[in-house]
Amino acid sequence: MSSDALVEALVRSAFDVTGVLTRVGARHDLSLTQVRVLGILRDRRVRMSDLADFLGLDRSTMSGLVDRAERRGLLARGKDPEDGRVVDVFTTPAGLELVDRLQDEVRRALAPATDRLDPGQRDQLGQLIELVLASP
Amino acid sequence: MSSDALVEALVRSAFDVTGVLTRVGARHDLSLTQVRVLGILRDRRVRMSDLADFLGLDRSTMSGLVDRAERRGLLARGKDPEDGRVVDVFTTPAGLELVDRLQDEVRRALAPATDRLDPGQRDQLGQLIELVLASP
DNA sequence: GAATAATGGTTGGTACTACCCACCATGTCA
DNA sequence: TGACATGGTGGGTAGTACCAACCATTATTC
Repeated sequence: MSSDALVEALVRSAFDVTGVLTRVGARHDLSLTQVRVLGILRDRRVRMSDLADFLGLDRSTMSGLVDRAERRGLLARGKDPEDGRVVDVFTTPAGLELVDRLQDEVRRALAPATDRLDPGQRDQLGQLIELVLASP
Repeated sequence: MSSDALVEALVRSAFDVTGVLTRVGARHDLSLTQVRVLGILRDRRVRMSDLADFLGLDRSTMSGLVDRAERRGLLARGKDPEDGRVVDVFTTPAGLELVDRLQDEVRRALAPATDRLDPGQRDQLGQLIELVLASP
């Protein structure tokens, strides 16, 4: 397999997976980015700017995203007692419940794909992806 | 590897790859969707509605996307002689040149990742992804 | 063969995404 | 203390994407 063919496969699978996430999100009136935000905040409390950096978004974009999610009761803002400038964000119970449902729906939507592999192949694929994603 | 862990790996790699595509596109003032449109039209001439269906977008969204790309001289619209209602879209020479450059930049941007695998692993990964993507 | 329906695409209106710039509050350092 | 840096927000703009309404063309149906 040429490096080119691998890149193409990665790109196609990225669009495939993104499509699933977009559709699942849309079912709950969430954009892809909002799905991602909820996923990140699932078990974390994160400051606005870290969230923006992680997502590669402008801080002002984060403000808007969090605003809308907060208005819907999915997220909340809190103050950092250490540093008065910092605002951190976390999921409300309702948000957490939604994340769980989203995760379930994504798993279900991808099952037809992942089920095409036997357990050994799933293992292999997961490990190869981990290897490729290694940050440095 | 549980199905859950595989799904998570797929999602993370999707965001990773999407991030690369977004950054490369942004460098040329292209949104992710526009990059995708150009990629699809690389070697094809496609009718508007097929393009919309394939991308999972509304036809009116396609109109706008093609409008802007056409205004920039990257795409052009043509009429189908068989059916007067149909409009099909194709890349101009300038558009084709840009697609080639984009592809090159994407390959380059992903090289640090793909180079972490030896040829045999690349082969395996590519084949496993193909297997997972199999349409039915 | 004319009336009706279906298909393909565009336009207008709205909400959201995302950027940049300017700004305010708070913290840091000279 | 004063200058500077950092964290977040708000305004302005372009683009994305939806829906509903519409026009033109093609297919059906009677």
